[in-house]
Amino acid sequence: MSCHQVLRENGHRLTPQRMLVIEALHNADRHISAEELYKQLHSRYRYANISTVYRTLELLKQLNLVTEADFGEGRVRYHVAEKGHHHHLVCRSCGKVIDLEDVALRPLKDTLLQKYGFDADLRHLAISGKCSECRKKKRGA
Amino acid sequence: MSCHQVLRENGHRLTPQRMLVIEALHNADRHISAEELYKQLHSRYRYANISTVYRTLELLKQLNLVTEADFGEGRVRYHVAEKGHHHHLVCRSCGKVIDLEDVALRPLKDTLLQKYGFDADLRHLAISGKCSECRKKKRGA
DNA sequence: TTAAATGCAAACGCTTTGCAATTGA
DNA sequence: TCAATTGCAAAGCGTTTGCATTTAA
Repeated sequence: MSCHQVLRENGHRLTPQRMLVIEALHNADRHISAEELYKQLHSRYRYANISTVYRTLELLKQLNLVTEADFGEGRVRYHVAEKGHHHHLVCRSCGKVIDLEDVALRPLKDTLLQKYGFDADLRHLAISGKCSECRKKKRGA
Repeated sequence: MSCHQVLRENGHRLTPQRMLVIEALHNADRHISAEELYKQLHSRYRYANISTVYRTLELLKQLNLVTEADFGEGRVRYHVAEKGHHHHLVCRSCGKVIDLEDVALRPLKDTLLQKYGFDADLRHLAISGKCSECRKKKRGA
């Protein structure tokens, strides 16, 4: 089911601004920030406003059409929910983001449920640390 | 080695404000925010300033005396490094924070190192999800 | 004595909000 | 038509910064 349909079915209007935000979210090849969405929107429609971007994101979040991810940058990034879940390894030295397979977190999720009765939401988890290259550099230096 | 010693050895002054912040950090039974530290400091010394709290925290961070943790609240929380590492399960429904044993994350850390060459920093990791009680409630409702 | 540290106020970056004007259905 | 949505400007929040004053060593 498309974002457009979900909006309509929940009684929300399909405004040009919303359609542009949704399009930008779908075209993004990675998690995208509100500011980046706003820039894209603004380049296509001069009177675009960042408030509208935030309000649209809030709406899409409520409808479970987008999810948030926090990479510890002091801002949140957004991602189309239907694109599936991602896990990331963020290198503290060079900033590189490594995608992590879902299976790598499966054992953890199972452990938490069994031992703590806790249903962990590991969608868009970001783990910080140091990537192999930066570890090599450090050792060399 | 105490925080006071580390400060001295690195050529930093032991001001009353710093000592109060350090004391509050040590007395805190959980991760504490800058605002909370400021309130404690202010109650003991009226002219205390939140800039000083932030500057002290920045310094202690650089000296590896405190570590930061992000619970996704829009602010960062601080913790005395020597008190050891904590992992937390944060319930998205009731806000409860469950402490997680170190061993629960050991397999994940090993996997990330072996498969991705990534040295994950899992100190103060916060995993959001739903606790057992809230899961029960949801099922009942 | 003097560089380091503080207090204050102002600015910062990201996000939210009040309100009048606009617009999709 | 008219409630939902927007644009704008202003405010909110946590955090940082410039600068004159104070202070630990």
